Amino acid sequence: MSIAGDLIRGHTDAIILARLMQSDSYGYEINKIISTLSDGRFELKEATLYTAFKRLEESGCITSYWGDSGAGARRRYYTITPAGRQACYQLLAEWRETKEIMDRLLEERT
Amino acid sequence: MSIAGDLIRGHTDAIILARLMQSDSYGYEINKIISTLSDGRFELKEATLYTAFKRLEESGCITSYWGDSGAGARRRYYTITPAGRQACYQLLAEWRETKEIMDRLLEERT
DNA sequence: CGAGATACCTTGACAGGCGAGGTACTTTGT
DNA sequence: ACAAAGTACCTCGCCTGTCAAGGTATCTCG
Repeated sequence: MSIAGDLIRGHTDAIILARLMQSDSYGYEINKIISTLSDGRFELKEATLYTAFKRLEESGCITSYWGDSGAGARRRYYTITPAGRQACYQLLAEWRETKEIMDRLLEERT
Repeated sequence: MSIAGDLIRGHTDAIILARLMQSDSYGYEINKIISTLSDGRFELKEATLYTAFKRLEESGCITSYWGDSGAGARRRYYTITPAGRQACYQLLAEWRETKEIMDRLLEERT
């Protein structure tokens, strides 16, 4: 992985919620999508992913249900809740602010 | 602070090094600059700052010397080393990549 | 003299990421 | 028939960076 974990820390929830905003999905697939979207430069580790799901479910941002497996093992699907959507908008706004601030801190002359 | 610490996690070294690229400086001042540049929306906590200095000094990215205090207590100044400059370029590149990937992960439709 | 600013530092708790390990089922190749 | 690889889930325990809390010392101003 070219992007180290700490660089993403605090943003994993946002990434997951952003994916679930598109449609219900399950762990394995979300991981694949993340990997694809980042051209393989970044991937959530499974342990990270599943602890994040747990965290998000406990905080009421997502709910889950066992779904049909087309091929392979059974899948646990996740759905984003209204609270999760709210949180996602919030995290997205924070990300934009973080970007702006970081750019200033890293590139601005004093 | 509107931007939580974990959102910046992994970038503190980059922020500090970027400041030292401009000129030698000391902890208190760097903190002030960061606060100013971010319009008070983000500040490194002192404990975080000083552990970062320690880390950076141990890894050879910066060196320090006791300087004159114009007013107030004595100051420990930090200088960026060639290795530190190298690291800074590297971290800057990583930041740009992180930004790009994050944007895709958060905003792209699947 | 006391308050507040300047300036540094350490300790211990906490949380998130992740390496390593485990389970179980299906498909594919030989 | 059997092994290997892919799909899919989950947990335990370590590591690392952040930070609240606490401490030290100096200088300035009222």
